[in-house]
Amino acid sequence: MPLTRSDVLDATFALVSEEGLAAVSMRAVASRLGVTPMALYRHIGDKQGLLDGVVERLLLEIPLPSPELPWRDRLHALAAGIRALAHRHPDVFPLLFQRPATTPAALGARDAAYAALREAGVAEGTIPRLERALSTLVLGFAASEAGGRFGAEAVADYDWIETLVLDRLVNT
Amino acid sequence: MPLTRSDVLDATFALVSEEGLAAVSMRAVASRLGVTPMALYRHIGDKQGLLDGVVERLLLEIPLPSPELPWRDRLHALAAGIRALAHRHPDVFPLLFQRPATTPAALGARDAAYAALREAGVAEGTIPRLERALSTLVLGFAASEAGGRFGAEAVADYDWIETLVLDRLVNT
DNA sequence: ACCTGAACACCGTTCAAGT
DNA sequence: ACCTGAACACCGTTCAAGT
Repeated sequence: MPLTRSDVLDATFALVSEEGLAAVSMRAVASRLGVTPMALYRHIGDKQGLLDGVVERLLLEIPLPSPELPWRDRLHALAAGIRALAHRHPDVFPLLFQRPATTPAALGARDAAYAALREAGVAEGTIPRLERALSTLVLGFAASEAGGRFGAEAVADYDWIETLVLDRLVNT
Repeated sequence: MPLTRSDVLDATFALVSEEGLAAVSMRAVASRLGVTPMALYRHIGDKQGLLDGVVERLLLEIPLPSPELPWRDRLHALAAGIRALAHRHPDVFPLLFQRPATTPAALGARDAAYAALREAGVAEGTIPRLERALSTLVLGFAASEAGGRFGAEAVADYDWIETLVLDRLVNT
């Protein structure tokens, strides 16, 4: 049976997990699939297309919180899911800063945040701006934690600032 | 006269500015200096050492605010300087997430932030944690803005969240 | 439609050798 | 001490060809 885009991404993700982002090459992925490098181009475009596929898979790993939870717990759970993702894939995570946040795979987490903010009583016109601010906040912390910008014993205080922002949300 | 580490970094920085981070290779830098690739190793170690040097130069570009300004203006100026840096060097900026924040070159900005927080009345034992939280916040926003994670017409609301955090700082 | 083979223009790094 | 030259084991991508 012919190769599929999904096969290629499976192989890429396995390679990333085992040997890191630096080990991802068209040739290495192809060899894992028992195929010529050129066979990949039909399915994922070029190497940038391959990386886009990896980001897509990454975003789908973020667990969406149960809608029954209070809005504040849902936002906290989303943030925790993103930070856990960064710790599982520290070397791939920075890719999220260079790719648009509007890809189909990113919509799940974004819409969950929208719904929580709506329920928190945030004005409809403010929700998108606020979601952008919050997601940027979480991404920045997750990347710093996972990239080891600070030593293990000197982590940045994410919870402190999350509480601060969410408290302010309640009082407005 | 012999090549120096500084010469190598000058050439690398020029290359980054003209052709982007992807164009930086040992061979390209060497050719710019009219020298064999292997001549670089004595001065900057390996390629990672070259990138560390680039980060070092980047950090030195952050303007330190005048100590006469009120603490709040100093923090705002530092943040603005970092965001401007990200816009000047969007493709190099993400390197800051993967390198330790404690290199000598990073100390200037860090100490300026410490001094401002001290003047704001933050307890001495809380200053390092708070500085880590704030710098992570700024870095995350700067990277998102510069990387184009959002469209140009839909920027994340940095000023909103900065005001929020600094206001809270005053009331504690 | 889907894949291969050969080729082009690149990489980082080692190692021995030159001055 | 400082640099060169040749070599090794890699890259991404194009292009023509095979089935």
